Formats: sequence, structure tokens, C-alpha cells
Amino acid sequence: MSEPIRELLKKNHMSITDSRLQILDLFYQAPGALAHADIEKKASDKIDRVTIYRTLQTFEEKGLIHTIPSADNSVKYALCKDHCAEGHHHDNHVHFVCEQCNKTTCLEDVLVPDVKLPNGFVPHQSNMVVNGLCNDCK
Amino acid sequence: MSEPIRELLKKNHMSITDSRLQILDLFYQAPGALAHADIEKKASDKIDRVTIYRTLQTFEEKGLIHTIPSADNSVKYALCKDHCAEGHHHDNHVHFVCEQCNKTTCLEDVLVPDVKLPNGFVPHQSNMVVNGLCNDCK
DNA sequence: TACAATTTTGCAATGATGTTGCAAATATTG
DNA sequence: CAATATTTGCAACATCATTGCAAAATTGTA
Repeated sequence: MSEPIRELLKKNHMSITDSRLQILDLFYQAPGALAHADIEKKASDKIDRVTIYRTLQTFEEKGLIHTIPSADNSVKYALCKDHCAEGHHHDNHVHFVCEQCNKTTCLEDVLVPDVKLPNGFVPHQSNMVVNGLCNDCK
Repeated sequence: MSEPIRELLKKNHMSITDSRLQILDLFYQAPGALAHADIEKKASDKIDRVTIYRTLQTFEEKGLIHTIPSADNSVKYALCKDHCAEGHHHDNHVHFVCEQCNKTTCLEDVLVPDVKLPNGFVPHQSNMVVNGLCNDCK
């Protein structure tokens, strides 16, 4: 299961450890985005909470995953596509949160539209989250 | 300071209490959105943490304030404009978070644009948050 | 393959953030 | 003003997140 994942870690100059392999694997298996708690539950060998926090942080810094904002207080993470390099995210796509199954999906093909801001506001990055019913639940 | 605020509470069928007057007043004074912690710090007479939680919750249910999602794990609240009735929010405007001064601003006049979703996705509500430099910091 | 240097992990302690039950205080209604 | 209903504050508790540090694992090099 792990050859391409190992490569990914190597390519991004990270040590290859069991925790990282396992967490990355979870992301590849997962249908949608994952929260810290999801990972804690799903990890086959139990991984320490702290390690999960640190791993997620490292992955984000290295550009492997990105965070998804949500209206309630919960951060989720999803895999970045190829074009995210170390420190530079390009995850300018829309995220969808299903009200029924609660799954968070990256709509890779739907880009966040530009909006015209009032004078004096300089945009750097935009996030858009759409709530509703997903593919499976409608 | 409090006549119009008292009216607002009365109009929405809420008891008039010191905490509520004070917290609402803070929202009217504030340049941007407020987090729970901001209110805890700024309240002149100290208000119990729990009371603040409950007041914010009540205000949101009554349609006086709305929550603003953010990428990091922090919920902020801002005043709703007139057209929010009890239980029905219409805060479909874009929010702006300044990277410098960290102020969150409601861009009342900038509506969240519609996006075309993939087949099978049914949208109910959209949120958009733009990060960058605000009016004052650019 | 083995060893030294570096990185990562897990545990313990701590802090911040939210929630709930309940009695006392406050506000509303007539 | 009294009776009722609502709100507040405290205490206890649960969850979530961060930090320091020693032990364990990984990496690079011989």
C-alpha cells in the first residue's frame, strides 16, 4: 500500500515514519476531508493525539494537505493536488459540506470566483464553503 | 447609549438585562466582528464566561448576530442588518479578514456569488471569506 | 551493517475553550 | 407590590490544543 506514499514523503524531505504513512494512507482512503478526531478514531495502530496534531501541522507546512474552514468550530483537512509546493498552497477550489452525511468534499473543478471588493481592500486569498446535500444524500 | 438597544431587545422579545445591553453595545461600538474572548476582555463590568456564551447563542437564535467562519478554529460574531428575523438569517455577504490587524469586516454590499456545482450537489447556503489587507492597513 | 547525529514520538502537565445543573438574583407580568 | 418566569453566576466537568522533555525511531555516513 505504501510505495507511492513513501515517495511523497521522500519528495517533500520528510522522514518516513509509521504515523505519517498511516495518516497519509487514511487521507488517500477517505471519501472526503478528515478532522483530527476522525484520524484519531480510524488509525489502526493507535497514534498519540499529540503526534496527530504535529503530523497535520507538518503536512500542511509541506503543502501535502490544506485546511478547510467551517461555520462551526471544526477544522478539517484534505489532500492537496500536485500543484501545492512547500509553503505555497493553491487550493483555491470550493468546498462542499453535506448537511445530511456531514461529509466534506473538495470540488477540485469549481474555482472560487473573484469578487469586487470595496475600495482599499486588497485580497490575497479566498475561501468558499457551500452547504447542502451531496451526491449521495440528495 | 442604550435607548435604541433596549428597543432592539424589546422588539425581539428578550428580557432586558445588563449583560445583554452591554454586549450589544460592544457590537455597536466595535469596528469589526467580535469573538467570545474579545467580549470577555472588553466588557466593562465583568460578565461571566458562561453568560457570554449563552447571550451570544440567544442573539444568534433571535437573528441579532451571525457567525463568521474562519480557517483557523475561531468563531466570530457580527451584527445582522435589519433583514434578519428570528430564526432566519440573510447574511449572504462576503467577510473580509485582515492579515495585518486581524480585524474581521462584513462587506454588506458584496454578495456571495453563485457557483455551478457538479451534478448531484444541491446547495443551500454559501459562505465566503476573503483574506488580505484591509482599508486601514494597506 | 553499525554508529552518531538528527528527527520524531509518547507521556505528563498545563492551558484554553465549551457545556451543564442548580440555586440565587433579576426582570416581567398583572 | 407580589407571583412567576427568566437570566445570571458559580462549580464541576468534558473536550480540544499546546509545550517540554526523555525515550525511541530514522537518517546519513563510514
